[in-house]
This record gives sequence, C-alpha cells and structure tokens, in this order.
Amino acid sequence: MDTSVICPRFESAISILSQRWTGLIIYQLLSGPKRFSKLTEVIGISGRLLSERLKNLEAQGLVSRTVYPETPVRIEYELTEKGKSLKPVMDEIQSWSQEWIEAPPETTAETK
Amino acid sequence: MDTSVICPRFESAISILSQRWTGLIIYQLLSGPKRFSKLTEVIGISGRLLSERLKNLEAQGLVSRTVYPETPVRIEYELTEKGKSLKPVMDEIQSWSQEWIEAPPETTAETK
DNA sequence: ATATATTAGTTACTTTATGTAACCTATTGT
DNA sequence: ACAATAGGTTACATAAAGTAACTAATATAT
Repeated sequence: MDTSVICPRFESAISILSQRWTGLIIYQLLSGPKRFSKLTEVIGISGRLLSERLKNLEAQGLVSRTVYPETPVRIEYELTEKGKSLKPVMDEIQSWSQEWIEAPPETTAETK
Repeated sequence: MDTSVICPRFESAISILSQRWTGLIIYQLLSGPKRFSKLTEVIGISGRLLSERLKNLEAQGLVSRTVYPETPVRIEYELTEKGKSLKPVMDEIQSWSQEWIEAPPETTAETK
C-alpha cells in the first residue's frame, strides 16, 4: 500500500514540525541564539529530550551548535538559513492563534 | 515552575499542529470534505488513531462530522471556518518544503 | 592538592502514545 | 437468513516521552 499520495516534501516538512517540541524550539531560536539551559527553562522540556531534538535539528541542517570555551563553557544553538526560513510558517501560526485560540484563564496571578 | 513563558495561544496552536497526523488530516480536508475510509487510505493512518484524532479535532472546533443515512451509510468530515483558516499556515509549510526539502529518491518506479 | 560550583548533557526507569490486527454494529441487497 | 460494506472499537505489542538522579569538564576557592 502506498502511503505517500501526499507530496513527499510536504510530508517531510510536516513530520519535522509535528514532532513534539521542535516547533517551540525553532520558535525560540527565531529570536536569536540560545543556550541549552535557557531553552529548557523557557520551553519546559527535559534535558533528555532537548538534547535529542537539538541533535535531530542539527542533523537536518536547521540548527547549528557553537562551543565557546569560556568558563563555565557556553554552548549556543542558532538557526541556520534553512531554520530561519521557517519564520513565515511560525508567523502564520502565531497570527492564526491570535485570531482563533481564546486566551486561557490566568492560573497564577489574577489580572484584574 | 512556570512553563508558559511563551504566549499561551501560540503554545496551544503549536500543540494542535505538533500532534502526529493532525497536520496531514487538516491538509487533506483543505481540499474538501472526505470520508473516514478515504482519509485512512490517503494518509496511511490506522482507524484507531484517525478516529481519535477526528474526535479531538471536532472537540476543538476544527472539523465537523456529517452523517448521510444512505446505504451504505456515508459520513463526511469537513473543516469548519476555524479549520479552513489554517490554510495560510499549510500554504507556508508547503512552500517552505518546496524550497528547502530535497526530493526523495523514487522508490517504486524509476522516472527517467 | 582538594573541594566546590557551573554548564551541558546522559542513564536508568516509569508512563503515555502509537502501531497492528482482529472484532463489532448497523444497514441493505440477495 | 446470509453476505457485503462503511465506520468504527478493542486488546495487545512496541516506541516515544516524562522524571530524576548522575556524570564530565573546567575554573575558582580553601
């Protein structure tokens, strides 16, 4: 049975974006290079999965990894051109969400 | 610990799209209403998961389900306005994939 | 020299999601 | 009554994700 009645490139793109966390990682990196610890903190992903995702994104040419041998060591993850070119996709998701997703109630501090 | 440093609406939108299969289901329905069996066939998803995903999409107001009591019964799934409004997102993913994903080699018949 | 602090991960283990295939229900044509 | 068809559901196996403790490398403090 042939699964790929759908355009294989589109399917491939969707499979990248439909993997949990990758969208958020790319979104965060669109605002500039980030360190490992910053990403875990801001996204709420575990080290285990972040590590795995970053390796995949690197292998797919979307993200580059740079080591700065300072002390303590600083390692930055940055989008490549291919990664940055996803900005229009993220922008569309963003604007769709603003129009169609209703604001969730505040859980922490009430904004009155 | 606060996970949502990211805009909650964006996070919510991403969580819909980053669930496996939902992107492809929406993409298929953008070209018009489809039946259950057609979706399984064209996407390559199992009945179990398609059923689950369609229920979620319905609950989220992205898809509507219509029963036509013909014989045999015909049930059609169709995007709501909210669902259709994802077209620009899908279009951006499509055009990104055309520019940045390389064509995979033909596996079935060689196109020479 | 030893102890401590910091970043960036990895390992071992549990829980949840997905894949697979057989089965069920309702309707109708034979 | 029996088979055929659409649209699912159930039970079970495998893969992915969540959690928390641990490790490696380097530099500063004692």
